[in-house]
Amino acid sequence: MIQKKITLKHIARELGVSISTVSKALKNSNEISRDTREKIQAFARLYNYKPNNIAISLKNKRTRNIGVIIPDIVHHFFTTVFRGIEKYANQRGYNVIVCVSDESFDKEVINMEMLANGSIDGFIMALSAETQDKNDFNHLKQVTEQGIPLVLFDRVTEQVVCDKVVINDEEAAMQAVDLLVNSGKERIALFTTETYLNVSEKRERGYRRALEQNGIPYDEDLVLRLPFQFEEEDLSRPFFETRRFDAVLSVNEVFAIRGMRLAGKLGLRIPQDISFIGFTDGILSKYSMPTLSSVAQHGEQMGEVAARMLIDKVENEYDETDPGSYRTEVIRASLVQREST
Amino acid sequence: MIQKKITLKHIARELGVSISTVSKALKNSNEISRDTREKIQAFARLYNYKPNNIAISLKNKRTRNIGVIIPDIVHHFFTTVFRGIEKYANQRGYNVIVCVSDESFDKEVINMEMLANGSIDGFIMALSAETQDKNDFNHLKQVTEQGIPLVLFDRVTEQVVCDKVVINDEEAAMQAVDLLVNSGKERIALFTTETYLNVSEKRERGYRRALEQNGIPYDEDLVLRLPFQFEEEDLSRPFFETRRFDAVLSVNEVFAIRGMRLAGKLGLRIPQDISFIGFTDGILSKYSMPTLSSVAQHGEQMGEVAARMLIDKVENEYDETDPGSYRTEVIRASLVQREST
DNA sequence: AAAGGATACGAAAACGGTTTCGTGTTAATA
DNA sequence: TATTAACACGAAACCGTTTTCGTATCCTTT
Repeated sequence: MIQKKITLKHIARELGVSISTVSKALKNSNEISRDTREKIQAFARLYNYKPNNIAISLKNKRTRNIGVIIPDIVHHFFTTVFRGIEKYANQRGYNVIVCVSDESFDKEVINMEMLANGSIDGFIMALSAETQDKNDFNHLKQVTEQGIPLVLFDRVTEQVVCDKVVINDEEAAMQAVDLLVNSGKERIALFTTETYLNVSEKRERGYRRALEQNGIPYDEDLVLRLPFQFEEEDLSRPFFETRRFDAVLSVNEVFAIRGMRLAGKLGLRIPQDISFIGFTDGILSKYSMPTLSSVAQHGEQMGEVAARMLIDKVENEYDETDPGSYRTEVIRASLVQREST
Repeated sequence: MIQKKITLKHIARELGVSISTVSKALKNSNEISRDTREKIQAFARLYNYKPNNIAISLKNKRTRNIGVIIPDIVHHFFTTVFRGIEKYANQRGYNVIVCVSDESFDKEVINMEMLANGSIDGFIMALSAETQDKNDFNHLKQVTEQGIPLVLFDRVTEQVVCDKVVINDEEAAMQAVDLLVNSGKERIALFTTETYLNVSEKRERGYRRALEQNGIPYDEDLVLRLPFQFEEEDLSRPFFETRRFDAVLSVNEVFAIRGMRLAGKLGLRIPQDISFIGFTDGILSKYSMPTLSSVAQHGEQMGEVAARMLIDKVENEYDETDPGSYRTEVIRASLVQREST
C-alpha cells in the first residue's frame, strides 16, 4: 500500500476549507480560529504532511542547497574539507550537492552551469588543475555576476573577486624547512608537482625563501617535479642516485611516502640519513612506517569556514560590486612531528 | 553590473509574444513559425537564457537529484563508492546530494526525511552503525512506501525490501584464509570490529567456515574485537603478547596496518613470522611498509551499479509491491597480493 | 439602528516553467 | 462563394507553496 505524499490541496479538500486556510493553520497563524487550526494540524499530523521542498524553493527563490565542486573525492584533504562543509551546512539547515570535476576544466564548467540554474544558493569550490593551467575563469565570473555567492578554497585564483579560504602555505613550508635546518640538515630537496598548482607554487616559494633566510643556496637540481602517477624506477630512483641530499620537503603526502619507501630500499636510515616532511597530514602520514612528519592543513576547519562565509553571504544582503565585501580567510597550518624527522 | 537570470516571462514581454510561444519556440516546436522561433532563440542565446531547474522539477515532479547517505566521508571505501555513483549519475544527467550520517541513527533519519520531501528522486545509502545496532528501519520503510526508490549498498539489511549491492564478503574472507593456510600458516587470528556491522559479521562467518574446511579448529581466543579508535598499548599489545599466531585476517585496513606496526616493533618479520591480509584495499594498503595484501572491494564499480539500479528504477515504471521487482547485485571482491603475505 | 472593528476565512497572484486546448487568420478546396 | 484545413499563436491550467488583500459575519459601541 503505497502512501504518496499528501499536499495542502488534499488536506483542504478533505476538510472542506481553502488551501490558504490550511497553509496558515499549519503555520499557527492566529488569523485562523483555534478550532480550525487544531483540526487541520491533527489531520496533517495523522497523514504525516510535510511541505514540498521544491515548491518552497520556487516560491522563496532559495533552495537551501549549496554546491560543492572539487577536483577529486578520493582524496583525503578534499574529503576532510568536505566533511567540514557538510557538518556546518547541515547545522544551518542546508544540504550539499557535490560535483567532481576530475581535474577537468570542461566538467567544472558543465557542472557549474548545471547547478547555477536555480539548483543551489551558492558555490564552494577548489579549482581543477586544468582550470588553473588554462587560466580561464569565465565560468566563475559568470556565476558571481549573476549574484550567486562563491567561496574558493585551497586552489584559488586572484583573478576572481570572491570570498576565499586558503592556508598559509608559504609560511608553513618555511617552518618546515627551518625545522629541517635546525636539526642539522643542509641539503634539502623539494618534491613538487609537475602541473601548475597554486598551492604547489606557494609551497615552493616558501621553500626558497626559507633556504635564503638560512643562507643555503637554492639548487634547481634538488627540485624533483613529479606527475600524479609515476613509476619509482623511472623518476625518483635516478634522482636519488645522482643527487646528494639529507632531507626532503614534499608538497604532498604521497610523494613523501614514496620517497621514504625508496630511501628505505636504498638502505638510508630515516631520519638519521635523510628526513622527510610532507604536506597534507592525512591517513598515510599517521600510518606509514616510519610515520611521516607533516604539515596539517586542518581541512575540516577550512570547510567549516568556507561554509560559514558562503551561508552568511547567501542569507545577508551585500554589495556584490564592492570588492570590500569579500574576504580571504587564512587557516594556519601546523607542523605535526613524527618519526621521519 | 549584476546580470540576474532571465526568465521566459522577460523574453515574452521583450518580444511582445506570450510565454507559451517562447516556451515552445525554445523547444523548437513547429507549432511556432520559423521566423518567430529564430527571433526568440536568438534573443534567448543573447541573454544566455537557461530554464530554471526548480520550476522544471516542480512541474515534472522529478528533480534529477539523487540522495546519497553514508556513515562517513573521510573513509576510503565510501569515497570510492561515491565516486562511482557520482560519475555514473552525472553521465545520466543527475546530481548528487550527499548527507553524512556520522554513524548516527538520528542523523540518518533526519537527513532522509529532509531529502524525502521532494528534494531527490531516490536514495542510495549504506546504513550507519547505530542503525544496524538498533535494528530499526522504519525510516527506510517509510521512504519506500512513498514510492521513492532506494538502493542499499555494503551495509544492508534484509528487513527492508529494496535493491541492494553487496560484496561476496564471506567468500572473499574464505579465499583469504585459504591463501594463508596454503602458505603454511596454521594459527590465524581475526581482527574485527567491536560494534556489530553487517559486513564484519559476514567476514567473520567466512573466516570460520574456511577454518572449518581446512580442518583448523576455531579458537575464540584468536579473535580480537576492536573499537574504531584504540590505543595499541591497551588493546592489541596484550593480545600479541598472550597469544601465539602466525597470520592475521583483518576486516578492515586500519586494524591490519596497526597490527603490522606492532608486529614490527615486537621484532616479528612480515611475512615470514606473521602474515597479514586486510579488507578494503585502500591507500594504506598500497603505501604501507610492507605493503598490505588486501581484499579489493571495487567500490567504484559498486557505486556505479548502485546508481544504475537506482536511476533505472526512477525512470521506469515498476510494481513497488512486488518483491520480484527488487534485485541484489553481488560485486565479486578480489584478493590483491602484496608484501605482507 | 447605524457605524465601526474584530474575527475568520477565501480568492487570487506569484514563483518559472510545460502543456492542452481554443481561436483568429490565411490558404486550399468543393 | 462557402467550407474546411492548416498554421501560428495565446489563454489558462497545473505543479505546491506563500502571502496579500478582500469580505462576510458577528459583536461592540454610541
